[in-house]
Amino acid sequence: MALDERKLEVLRAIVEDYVATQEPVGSKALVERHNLRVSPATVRNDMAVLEDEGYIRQPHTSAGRVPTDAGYRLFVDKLSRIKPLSQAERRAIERFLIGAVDLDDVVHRTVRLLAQLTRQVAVVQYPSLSRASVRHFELVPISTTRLMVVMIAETGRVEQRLVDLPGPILADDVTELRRRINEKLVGKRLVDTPPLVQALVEESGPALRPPMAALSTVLLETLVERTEERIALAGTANLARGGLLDFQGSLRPILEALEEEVILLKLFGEVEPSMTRVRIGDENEIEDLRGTSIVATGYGPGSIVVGGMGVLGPTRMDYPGNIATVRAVARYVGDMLAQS
Amino acid sequence: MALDERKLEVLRAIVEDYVATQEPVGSKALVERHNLRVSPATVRNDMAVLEDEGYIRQPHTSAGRVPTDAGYRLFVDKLSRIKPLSQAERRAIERFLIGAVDLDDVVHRTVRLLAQLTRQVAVVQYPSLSRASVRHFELVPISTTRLMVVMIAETGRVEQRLVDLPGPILADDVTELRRRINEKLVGKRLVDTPPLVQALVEESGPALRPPMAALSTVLLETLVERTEERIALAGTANLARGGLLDFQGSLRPILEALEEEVILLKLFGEVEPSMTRVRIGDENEIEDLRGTSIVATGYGPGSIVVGGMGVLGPTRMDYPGNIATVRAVARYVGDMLAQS
DNA sequence: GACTGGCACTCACTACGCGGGAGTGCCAGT
DNA sequence: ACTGGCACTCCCGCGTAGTGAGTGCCAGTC
Repeated sequence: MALDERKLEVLRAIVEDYVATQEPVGSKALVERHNLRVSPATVRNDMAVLEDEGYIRQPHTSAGRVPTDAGYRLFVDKLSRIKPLSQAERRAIERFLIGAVDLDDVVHRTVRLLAQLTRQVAVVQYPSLSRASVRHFELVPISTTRLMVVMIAETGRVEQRLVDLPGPILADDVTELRRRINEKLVGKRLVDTPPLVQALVEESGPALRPPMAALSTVLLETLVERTEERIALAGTANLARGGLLDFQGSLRPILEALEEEVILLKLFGEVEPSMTRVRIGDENEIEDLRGTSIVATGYGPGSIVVGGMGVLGPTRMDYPGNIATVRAVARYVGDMLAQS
Repeated sequence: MALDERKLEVLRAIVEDYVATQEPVGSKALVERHNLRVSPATVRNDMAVLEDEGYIRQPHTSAGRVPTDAGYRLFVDKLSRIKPLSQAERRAIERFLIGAVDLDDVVHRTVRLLAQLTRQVAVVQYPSLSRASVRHFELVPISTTRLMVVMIAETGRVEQRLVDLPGPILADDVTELRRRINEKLVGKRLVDTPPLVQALVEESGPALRPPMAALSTVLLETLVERTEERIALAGTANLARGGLLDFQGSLRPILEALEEEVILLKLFGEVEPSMTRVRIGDENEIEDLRGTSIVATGYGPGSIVVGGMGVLGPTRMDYPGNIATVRAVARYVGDMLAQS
């Protein structure tokens, strides 16, 4: 049976009320709070249909209705209009992010800001190395047989590694190595560098070859393959807010999942450009995170995506509000990255 | 009234049983499980005394006894012998920490290891910059008016900052600046550098003075004053283990406190050399963390302390075990730092 | 055919009462 | 100084009853 206009309206009302009150919502309360222009009995009939279609359910006979995951999904896809941020929120974002001194600080502030605005758990992925391009490489002699490689990415992220050389090296040779590496790699995306690094070794003369080989090993291993992705997390305390009503009692598995960076990367790192993705309850692949919903989006300078960010909370969350907030913050951070 | 030998023994038994079972312990169960060589009635008399003295209490009449904070304190100070680690645990520590690729990785692994071994929340402070000494400074020209300052500390920690110069600078001048800075600062503890940095500016000739001044501002501000201390955290899921029996219900304030780096630094950063400090329940200054206990110790290469680490959990925790574990891990990490 | 009013029914929630049992405090006895 | 015995307390689990919100359905109305 097709859902007519009013039934959708009823579903919207149920979701909104349930999200607000956290209590199953009955037909009488519905007609009172929203000006549906029909009687409770009619709403009950509509509810029966919605329940048949799987959008809502009753916790027990003779209780009000609660949205199912499918109900939330329909709500998010069709029924909710994006809530524009209030002026106060916009100002809060600006005030909070302005004055960040370095990349670490930006990420840190962003994640706390998100947690605070949405009152959910917030996650921000550090600008991904693999998707960023190289601004500069530096080689720093630590001793005659040891170099420190410092890589500066366009996003401002800096990575460094120590390299043990097979033998002593002259200062001039270091300069030459540095020149060659920069010539070849600057401006390239890290993900595209492996063949170039390979070429660098092959093009080197006999004198430079051994140190260049040592360097390339480290470059490939640690900077490219092991593109160690980092994650910042905040607002876990918000999980304990709902007085244990959400998450039927046990926070444990959720907290555990949140400590696995791999999981978080999967959830918040796999983002397509300028798309906000919403994962609701059972749609989630991670077993322990069914029962939670996730709003994630990519961010980066301009239209490039260098990382993901988002929030996680109970399926019973304010989707329109959270989506709007996550997007606004992502855009703002993207702008900051573009400027620097 | 002085507590005789047996009363102390009874207290010890109560603490041990309560920690193990999480249930108030009665006189009968006590004599059965521990071979006190007296009758339950005698134990009851002892218990009455212990209760008068404030070491144990009854949740309600006709329930068993539970240790008070004072009881735990006495237990920790006088009654518990340090539990030596099992061979398996020692091996676990080694296996877990070996193969860490850099400082970040060491800290990360350490905190997870601690959380896993103790089954509590674990906290590790990154080796503090201010207490570490400088191994090397590097200046990297990014453009003609921009330098990147990279500082490498003895502990392996690396910090970098961008500096905008008042005007264009020559490559030779950069070399000269680098030489002077390193000459003056290498080997010094960061905390001792401010006057030296000041001197560097004053000793500079007219050509080098402006860039050196810009550099010194950044050095002082970001590397010294703002000795941004970082913290790693793991095992928050363990808080939710006790089935909400610990922490009378609400994890919220605790999770909130744990997200405040300032608080964690206070708790785990203020450590004296080679001392393990135990804070029990109400002894804690942070309001929200009464009801939790903290075991913290310092660590660092040799006898130098460069940071703190420890665990936090319910007052009802295995103190001897946790103390032993924290110490062992701290010593192990200290050894690693000494070697590198 | 769509909506409404009315009514019987279901079932969570709360309060109340009532043993059962673990544990205590105290006292008299050894 | 320790022990056995005994009365007492009070939490806990359980069954019962009452209450009320909410439903499903049906007959009636526009």
